[in-house]
Amino acid sequence: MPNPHDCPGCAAPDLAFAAHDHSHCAHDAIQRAEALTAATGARLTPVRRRVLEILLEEHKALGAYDVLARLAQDGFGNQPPVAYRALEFLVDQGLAHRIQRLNAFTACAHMGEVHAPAFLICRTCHTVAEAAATPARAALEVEAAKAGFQVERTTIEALGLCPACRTQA
Amino acid sequence: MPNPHDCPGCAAPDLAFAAHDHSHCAHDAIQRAEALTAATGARLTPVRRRVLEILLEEHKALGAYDVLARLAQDGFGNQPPVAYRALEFLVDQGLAHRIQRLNAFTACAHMGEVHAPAFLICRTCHTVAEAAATPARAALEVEAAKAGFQVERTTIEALGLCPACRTQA
DNA sequence: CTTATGTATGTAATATCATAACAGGTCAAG
DNA sequence: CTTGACCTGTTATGATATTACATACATAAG
Repeated sequence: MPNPHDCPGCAAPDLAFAAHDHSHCAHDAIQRAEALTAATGARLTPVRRRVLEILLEEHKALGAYDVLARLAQDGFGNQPPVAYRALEFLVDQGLAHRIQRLNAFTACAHMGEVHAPAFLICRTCHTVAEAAATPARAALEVEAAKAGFQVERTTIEALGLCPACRTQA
Repeated sequence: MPNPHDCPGCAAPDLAFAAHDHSHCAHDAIQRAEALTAATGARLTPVRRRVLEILLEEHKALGAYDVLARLAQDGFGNQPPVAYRALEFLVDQGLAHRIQRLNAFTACAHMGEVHAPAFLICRTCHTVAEAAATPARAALEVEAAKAGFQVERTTIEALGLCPACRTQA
């Protein structure tokens, strides 16, 4: 296995757009997920682990039914709740995120770090990257405060063109 | 009819949370919608106008099927495309917005002004207000630029408590 | 006036996304 | 070895959204 420092995907996981040894990147993420769940007592069961692996296969968002189809191939249940429950678990644990714009899910690129990410969604290749949302969220809270509104959760997503697709266009 | 300056809803339309003469607020919005569509040649047909009126009845987001039910009561078609098409038209014309988090739609509070709003969604009373998204969007674009990503559209939404519900809690 | 054209509306059918309710299984604590 | 918490599976249904096609209606060209 290559040294982590050789892998742009692991060194800067928000750069989903950069070419990188993705199998390494995914393997590493599973390891971190194992450690994190072990630490909190949460149970990364076979279905949940498999769902995370599926999400990790690409830096894209998958719909619940896409995940479900893959699960069924592997001999797990093939009814929607099976997928939705595993996805909900992963999201609750901070191991995955829901992309509102796509009604879809993607593996977290910063497992274990406290973060409220923004998502960069390429409209051409459908790659999804995480970006720091802190500045945007702070700006949003300033505006909200003007209206006396107390922010609890934010959805910050951008649709556009990733570097590669931008070059082609 | 009261003078516009008597109506907080019209004076500061993003303050959906403030008490205001809403019938005036809605009436005014329809007038602006008429003027704007007339100016661009777009046709504010009866269905479309009625959908806008329905959205304007409250500062809340309505699902397409809620809108559809109201339309059907008024003798319009009662199949989903009737509602979805009218809503799409209104969104395209900048007369309404889609709230991703709720899979629902709300009348625009700033018709005619170029704006990419952020939405403040109260999780208790479900009121939706528009806030300035420019600062948040700028912050998001800075982060996106670091990844070489070109932002085209943004979704910026906050879920939380409006002033009134906050006081009660 | 009539016809051609583009646009809007109506409807049927279907696709896609999501949850409620309940049954059975596993496993560790008492 | 039983209880209780949690996980998985299944049935059924609900909620959201689109495709495809038919019809109507306005307007402008002939």
